[in-house]
Amino acid sequence: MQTAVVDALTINEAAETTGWSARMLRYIESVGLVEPGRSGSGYRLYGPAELQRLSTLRMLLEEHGLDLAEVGFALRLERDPQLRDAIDLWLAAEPSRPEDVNAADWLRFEQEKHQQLLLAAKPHTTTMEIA
Amino acid sequence: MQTAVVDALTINEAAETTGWSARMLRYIESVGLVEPGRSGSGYRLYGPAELQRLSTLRMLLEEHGLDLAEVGFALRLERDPQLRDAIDLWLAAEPSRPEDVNAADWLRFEQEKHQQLLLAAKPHTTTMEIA
DNA sequence: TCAACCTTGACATAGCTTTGATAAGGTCAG
DNA sequence: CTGACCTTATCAAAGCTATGTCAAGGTTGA
Repeated sequence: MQTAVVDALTINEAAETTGWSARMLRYIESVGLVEPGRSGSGYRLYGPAELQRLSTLRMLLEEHGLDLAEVGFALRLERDPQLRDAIDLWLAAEPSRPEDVNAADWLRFEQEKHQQLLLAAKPHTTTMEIA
Repeated sequence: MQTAVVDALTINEAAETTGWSARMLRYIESVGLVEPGRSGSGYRLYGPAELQRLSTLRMLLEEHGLDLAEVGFALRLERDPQLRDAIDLWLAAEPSRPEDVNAADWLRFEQEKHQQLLLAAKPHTTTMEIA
């Protein structure tokens, strides 16, 4: 255990400088975005990097109309490639926008990804007008 | 306007075969995931592709503990590259996991992306123990 | 030592999401 | 033409998000 002189703000100071409330800083940490270091006694320490992140986070949310849960989900996506691949695979098969789907990509995905459901539907023939 | 014999299920039939409720099929459509075609009179028509998608969607959610809003958000991310880039940029600067950040990538991002905030904090020097 | 911080945990509220149910009114098939 | 099905719109309840606030108890520094 060492002792050092660091340039860091405690939670209320960080709250003041970033515009978030102390409550929200703890919440943001609980969501996994911006996790400050801790002092030996457990005090949260916000350094320049964290303050920067908190400010840009605020702008990110405002500029794109996002909420913390969404950014948190993006983080989860980034940290769980399997999850990301599963979702990308599903989205890649988008049937309503055929122009967007590149058959070759889809096939490659399909191959390296195994996913294959046997469709157990009992289709039923109907005569209808198609616009 | 043409007339054709198509192999498609109406909403309640689709609900039965996919396990979703009719209500949810409409909801899923409203969220932009799985948008079925329509008959001339406005009835939703679920073809094999849509049924497949609905089934895999169900599995996707169950296997990864996701909810529709999250997949909907992933869809939004895919369709709005600017949004995706903005979030990726923010996430890329993750200060708490320095090993994950490749300085070169970050710099490249920074260059092609402009984002640059001047940090207006009034840091304050504190002496504390660092574990 | 004591005021002014910090920590975690809990309770509370406003608002949005997810789902079901229900109503008023077209469409289809026998 | 009539029952069964579809459509949209709306009300409602359960659940989660985002915040605030308060309580009980440790830390810091003059």
